[in-house]
Amino acid sequence: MVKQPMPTATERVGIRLPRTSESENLKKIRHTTSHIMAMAVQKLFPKARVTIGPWTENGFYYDFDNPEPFTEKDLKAIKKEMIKIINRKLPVIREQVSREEAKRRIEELGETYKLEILEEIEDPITIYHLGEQWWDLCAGPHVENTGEIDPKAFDLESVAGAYWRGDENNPQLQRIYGTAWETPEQLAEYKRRKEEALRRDHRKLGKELGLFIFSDSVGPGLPLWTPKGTLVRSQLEDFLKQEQLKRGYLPVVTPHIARVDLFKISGHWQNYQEDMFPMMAEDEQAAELEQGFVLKPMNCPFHIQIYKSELRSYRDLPMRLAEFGTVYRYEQSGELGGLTRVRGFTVDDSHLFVTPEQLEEEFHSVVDLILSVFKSLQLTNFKARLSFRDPESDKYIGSDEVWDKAQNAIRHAVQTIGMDYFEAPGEAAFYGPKLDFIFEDVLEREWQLGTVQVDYNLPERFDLVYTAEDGSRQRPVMIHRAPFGSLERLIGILIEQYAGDFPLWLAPIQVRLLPVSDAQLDFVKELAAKMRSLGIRAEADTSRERLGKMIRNGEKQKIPVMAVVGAKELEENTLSIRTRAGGELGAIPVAEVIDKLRDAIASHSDF
RNA sequence: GCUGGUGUAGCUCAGUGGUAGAGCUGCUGAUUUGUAAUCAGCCGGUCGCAGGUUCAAAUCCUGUCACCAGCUCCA
Repeated sequence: MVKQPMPTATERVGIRLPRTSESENLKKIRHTTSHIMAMAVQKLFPKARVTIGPWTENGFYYDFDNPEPFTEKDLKAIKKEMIKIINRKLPVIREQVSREEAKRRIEELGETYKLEILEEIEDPITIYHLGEQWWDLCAGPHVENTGEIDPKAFDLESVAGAYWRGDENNPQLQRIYGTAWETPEQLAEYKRRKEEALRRDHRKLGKELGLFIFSDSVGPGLPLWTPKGTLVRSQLEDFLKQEQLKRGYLPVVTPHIARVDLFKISGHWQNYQEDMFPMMAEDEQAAELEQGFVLKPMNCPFHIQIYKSELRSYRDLPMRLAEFGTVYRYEQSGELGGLTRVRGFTVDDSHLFVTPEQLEEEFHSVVDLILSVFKSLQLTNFKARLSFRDPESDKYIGSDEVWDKAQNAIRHAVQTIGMDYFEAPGEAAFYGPKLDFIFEDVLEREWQLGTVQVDYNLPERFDLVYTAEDGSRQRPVMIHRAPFGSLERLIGILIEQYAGDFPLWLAPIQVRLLPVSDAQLDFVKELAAKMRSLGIRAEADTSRERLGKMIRNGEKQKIPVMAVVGAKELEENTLSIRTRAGGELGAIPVAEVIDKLRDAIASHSDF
């Protein structure tokens, strides 16, 4: 009998859960529920001032200014009060008012935040009443009666601080997150999915599969890679290195620290210092003169030094210097998390020095490489973002003219390629605009992986030149690019994407050999050694447990292929194969198994 | 960094003021096993850390560190 493998999270189908933006009905429900919550909060906490309370894709939130922060205990009381409001079946009445009238009424309530909002919104100005005692400035839409909200289909989820208008210089408000659905069944399904997401969280799977650890003694945001995790890492590195060699990249290696001066020239010291670990100085004098060393937050200045070490001709360009460079960034403590946000990470970095004429073609070939790498990793759920500078901000180096040139070059290139993208002002690096590839984790948080950046500024600051055909000295353009972005973040995303089921070529252990009894123990040990010598990551299960237990352990470790050896297989020189993807495949001759494994690994396909 | 929450054995967790527990893992022994857990014994914890309250603290208070969710910030 062939057993079916367990369906993965994405395959299992439950009730369809629409996102808010797809459903007018959910928009109304969530909008109204957030208002019911605001009304309840102001009943229980009369000093609370209201601000904004929009829907999110899975629910809603409302921000309040309250003298005391809310705790999770308060949520219970608030929820209870909300149910009362629902049961009172209050009519939700829309009223259109003049700007002056709205202002008068808001001032009467002392809702200073609402006053600020009023100044920004456009006519017509509408107010929504919940019954006769409570109203809020709001554009709607809403359900017609609070009784339409199912008291068993909503829940309050968490409280958090959130800055007014998203600016950390503003006062911090108290945000309450909630979710609301059409039916209790939808709510239950939503909660079930959240739990399931937790099961494929890379932090949980990373621990269970023994891929990486954190140690309090080493420090926060500094992952330690175990042997299994390191195997995955090296596969990814080797894969990309091969791809890059094919495309004319030149490998380099640079140190982890450098003089502060280097980063003064690049502008990091002036523009990026708060993201850098503090300088280390040999003595007090060095400290005073700012002549110490710093851990590198980026690799570009180092690669630039290599470029500058010789006179370069136009014949040398494009010059593509590539390194898996480990960088250190002092992220704020509250921003760290798992592998997706760490303080030390390895960038699959490369800096391409090109002539202005080569820029477009080189940009295309970089995007081409990135897309082909994503395809190999079965990563399809990404968005392309053009990260431009915020013209209002002064955190960038270089002239307006140079920025326009770089941003237009990226936009033009992306349009020529014909890929979908969106533009995001304010997301650029301090030295240049970027094309970023954005992915989601299991909790629907967005993370940037791959990136391509066009840079006219650093060549200027470091006075980079090449000799042109006519003998004149010309300025090259730099492309910074990293298809993975960082290995840490990539692996975090991959673990969740695969739910821990790495494809065969990436799996830390590809095959485990299981002896049915001690009589096969020596054989499996020898065969595992032989497989390893042929480039297959194989190991023998020497636990001397029963077969059922060995299978269970192998399944829990998500090993792609298990090969059972009993008296019969030993006799016939076969292996009984069981794969995670296909279940039991029956007895296959040893030589055939080895050939198929090697083929599958080489071609990045399943066994 | 800010707001809220959580820290008990390697892992998952129970224990709310009165002698620190369970299962798994690990080790030892028995069993020689045929596709998701064989049985028994043993080892293992200054209850994150530091102060304080108390006759007595895992439990209450203060500080601190780490982790989790969110905000801000970023690969």
